[in-house]
Amino acid sequence: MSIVTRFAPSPTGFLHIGGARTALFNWLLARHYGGKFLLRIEDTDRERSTQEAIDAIISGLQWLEINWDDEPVFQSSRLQHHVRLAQKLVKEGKAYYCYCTPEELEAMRNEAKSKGLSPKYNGMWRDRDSSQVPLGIDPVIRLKVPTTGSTTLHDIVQGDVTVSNNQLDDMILVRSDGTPTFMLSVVVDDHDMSITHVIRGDDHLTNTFRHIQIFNALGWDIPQYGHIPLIHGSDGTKLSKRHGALGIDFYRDRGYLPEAICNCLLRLGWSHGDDEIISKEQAIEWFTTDNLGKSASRLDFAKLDNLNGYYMRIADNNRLLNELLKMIADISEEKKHRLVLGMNGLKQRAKTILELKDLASIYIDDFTPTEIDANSQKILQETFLRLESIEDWTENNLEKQIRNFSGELGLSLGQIAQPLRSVLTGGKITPSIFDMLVAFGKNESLNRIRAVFV
RNA sequence: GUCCCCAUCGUCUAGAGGCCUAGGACAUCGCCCUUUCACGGCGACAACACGAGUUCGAAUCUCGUUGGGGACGCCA
Repeated sequence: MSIVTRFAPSPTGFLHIGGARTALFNWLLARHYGGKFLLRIEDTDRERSTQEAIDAIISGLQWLEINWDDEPVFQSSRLQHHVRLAQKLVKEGKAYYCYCTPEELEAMRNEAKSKGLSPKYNGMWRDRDSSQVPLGIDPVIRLKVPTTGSTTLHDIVQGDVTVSNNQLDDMILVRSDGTPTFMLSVVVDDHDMSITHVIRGDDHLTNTFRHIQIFNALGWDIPQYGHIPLIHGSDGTKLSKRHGALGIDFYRDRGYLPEAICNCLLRLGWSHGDDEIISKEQAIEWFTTDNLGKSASRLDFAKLDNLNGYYMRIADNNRLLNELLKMIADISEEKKHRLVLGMNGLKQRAKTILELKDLASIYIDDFTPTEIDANSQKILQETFLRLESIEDWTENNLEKQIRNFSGELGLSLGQIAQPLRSVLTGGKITPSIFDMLVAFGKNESLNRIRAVFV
C-alpha cells in the first residue's frame, strides 16, 4: 500500500511553529515510505480566511523545503460536493434537518452544564416529523450519531482510545447558510484525496471520534490517525503569540536557517536514540511513527540557537553572503570582497544571520580605533614594517611570519595581536587577526595601521 | 462541570522488568586549547511527581492521588 499524507492548514493565520512541525512529520512519513504528501488549504471559513495567510503558509513551507506533491487542494472549491453527500445521508436516514436556533442551542448547553453533563445538542430534531417544521428558519443538517455503544480509535501515537458514543452529539454537517462544516469537509476530502495517514495535533483527538462517525455513515475506510502532543510555550501552556507561535517568517527574520528549524522541530516529540543533529536525508531514512512521543514539549530557543550555530558553520559561504547582502543596502565591491574572504572567520562565530550581520560590520562600517598606549604604538610600528615587506599575503604565511617576528622581538603573539586587532577594527572581539588581514587586504591593512601614527 | 490525553535532569529526550548507583543533547559552572571571541576537548551540577500493588526484581506493568494539557461552536 502506498502512503498518502497531507497537511491541511486553515488560512486564518500564519504558519506557526506547531503547524510547521505537523507538516514536517507528515512530509517525512510520506517521503520515508515513498508515498505522497499533499497540501490542502481549508478555507471554508470565508470570514476568516485570507489570501495573505495562504501566501504565508505556502511561502513558509517552501522556505522550510517541505515540498508537497500535486497542486494544493482548496477546500472551498469542493463545497457543493460536500453538501450533496450530506443530502445523500439525509435521504438515507443517516442525517436530518435541525431547526434549532442558536439561542435554543445556547440554552440547551447551559442546561446540560448546570446538570453536570457535557454540553451538547440533545437531538430534539432527530426524529421529528417534517410537519412540525417551523417557518422562516433555515435548517442545518446533523448526523445521526449512534447513541449507544462506543467508538475506539486505534491511534498510531496514542494507542487505543475509546469514547462512549453518548459523549458525542449529532454534529452539524451543513450550516443553515448551506455551507459544509469542517467536520464534513475534512472527512470527504481526506477520502477523496485517498489520504492513508493523518498526523495532526492532539487538539483534534476528540474531533476524530466525530470524523469516524461520518466515515462510517458514508461507508468509507478510516485513515490511520496519529495525534501528536501540542508544543507548549515556555510556561507549559498552549502556545500563543507570546511564546513564539509566531509566523515562521518571524524565525526567518530573526536569522534562523530553515534546516535548523526543521532539525529542532523534528526533535520535539520525535527521537532517534541519542541523535541530535539530523539532516533532512537522515530524517527521511529514519522517520517512522514508532518513535513519536506522547507528552507535550516546549520550544527551547537556546537549543535552537545552538543548532542554528551548527548549521551556520557548515553553511555554504555564498549562501550566507547572499543572505547578508539582502540586509545590507549599498555595499561597495571592495567591501563585498572583504566579506567573501572573511566569511569563514565570521560564520563560525555567529549563531544567526543577524549575528553574522553584526560581526560583518567590521568589514563594512567606519570605526574609531581604541586608545593605543606608547608601548603598543612601538610594537605596531615594528609590525607595520614587517608586514609591509610580506609579499605572500595569505592566512598561513601571515601567521607564520607574524609568529616569527613576535619571537624575534621577544613578544607574545597577544602583545602584537591585540593592538593590531584594535587598529584594524576598533574592537576587542573579532575573528582571528590573520583572517582579518587577508579579508582587508594588504593595502587597507597597512593603511589602518599607519593611521595611528599620523 | 463532563470527556480524553500526558507525567524521566531547568529544557528536548534515551529507556519497551534485571544491561540503570538512569544514557545523550542544550543551557549553566569549572578546566584545557588559544592572539580576543567563538569552535573544539575534558569534567561538574542535575531527573524517574507521589502512594499502594504485581514480581525474586519496576523508570519500565496495574490501580489510586496529585499536577499539567486538550476537547466540549452553525471556528478549523
